[in-house]
Amino acid sequence: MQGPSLPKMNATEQAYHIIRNDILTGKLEEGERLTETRLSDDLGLSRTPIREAIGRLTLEGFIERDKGYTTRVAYFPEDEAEQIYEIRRLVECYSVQRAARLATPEDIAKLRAIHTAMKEDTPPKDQAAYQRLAAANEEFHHTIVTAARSPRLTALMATALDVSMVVRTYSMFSQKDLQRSLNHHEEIIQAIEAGAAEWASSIMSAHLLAGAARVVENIAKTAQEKE
Amino acid sequence: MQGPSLPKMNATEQAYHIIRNDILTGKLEEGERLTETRLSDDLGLSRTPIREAIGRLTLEGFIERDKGYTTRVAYFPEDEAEQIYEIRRLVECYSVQRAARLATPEDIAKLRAIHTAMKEDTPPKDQAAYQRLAAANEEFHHTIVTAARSPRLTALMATALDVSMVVRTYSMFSQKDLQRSLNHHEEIIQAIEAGAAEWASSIMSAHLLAGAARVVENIAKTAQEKE
DNA sequence: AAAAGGCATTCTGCATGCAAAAATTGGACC
DNA sequence: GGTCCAATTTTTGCATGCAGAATGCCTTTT
Repeated sequence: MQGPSLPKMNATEQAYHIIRNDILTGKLEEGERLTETRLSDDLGLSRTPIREAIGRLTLEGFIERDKGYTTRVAYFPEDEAEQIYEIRRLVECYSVQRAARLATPEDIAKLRAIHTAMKEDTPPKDQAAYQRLAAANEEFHHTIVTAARSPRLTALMATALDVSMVVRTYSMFSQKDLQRSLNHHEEIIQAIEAGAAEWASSIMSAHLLAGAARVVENIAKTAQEKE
Repeated sequence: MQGPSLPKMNATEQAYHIIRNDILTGKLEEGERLTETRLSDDLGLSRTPIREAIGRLTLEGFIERDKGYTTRVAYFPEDEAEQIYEIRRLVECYSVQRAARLATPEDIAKLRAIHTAMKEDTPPKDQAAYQRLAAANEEFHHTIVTAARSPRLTALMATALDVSMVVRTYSMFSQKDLQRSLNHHEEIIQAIEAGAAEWASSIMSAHLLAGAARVVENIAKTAQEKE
């Protein structure tokens, strides 16, 4: 499931993505102890990039360190996804308000371009189209945060709120969901273009609440099937 | 100005704090190029801890990386402090709402303890008392975020929103400001204890807006004096 | 059987070496 | 004077070595 056409990645980034992915898919279990040695053996890399990846994942809250040499996969609360969506709603609604005031024509053009590409992939014909949609969606949201012109905000989203994997793991959005999502995006762009901060914020809020509801539902369904 | 009684810090943490401090005090100027070699010479450490410190500061937005080997001190927007306070308000108001619902008796006891200690240092007799107050204030806010029982939230605050240095650089709070701040803290604790989420959120909002106003004023004054 | 203590093993933090990539310099050419 | 290109130097990314700290095992004791 490691994407087929990764762009060139250096060892540290590889380590970061692989470990993160393994945590989110459960291949590395919650609370499991991690050692640099084992990981570097498993991934065929030296300890240095592993160290750096672990450092980053620790900052992001995926990995926890005890007092001594003990490093464990973090324990995630059951309502992890809801928590993240709530925080995203907080941050992204604020972002889109700023974006409505501060977005440049280039920002808006970029949003339009992403949106157009997403429309062309809907409904998704195959798995690849699905992947593209997910990536484009991430970029759409990221573009809005960037358009808010607050470096702190950007760092925030990049660091602690990237739910892509969580969502990707659980999500099977129906065609109806996708269409609604696209409509939201369309309306968000219009609101930004109009400089209507509150409008933009409201529709973003709805967008994320809808997304959260879908994800929570999917998680529940998945859990049920396991029994 | 490097605190006199640092607890034992490993090399990486030392590097992190020194570099960060040097950026925030302007000893390392905005846009200045940084190389691991020079920093490791300057700090008398090897490249490894420097590397790790730089990595973290990059994630936090204090340092920026261009395409190649070029690493620079980030350019900070003029309204940096306001931006941070706005984001803090977003995050901490949400945190304190959760805290009002989820705080344990231990959390509340800790808040009370910090609060008591702060009262005993007010008004601050000397520079050391001032430092203690600043540290205690940070801990107060951090405790609230922790009490929100959302690891993501905690990571967020730790990573991107630590304004202590910015504030410390510019702040000369008057006795009246300090007293008001303490009153806010007191009321926040009461609201949390009462489980009153909205109350807690409102007073926290006022608390941070007041703080922001003071800081902005101080920055303006400082800028004026420079002319 | 449980607890305590000492010993061997493992792990991390830091330093350093090396090759490849990037930046800089200097010179040729326009 | 400005621009392009190649040689040189610098810098990073990664691998590895080493000492000290932490962990876990195994024996001893109660």
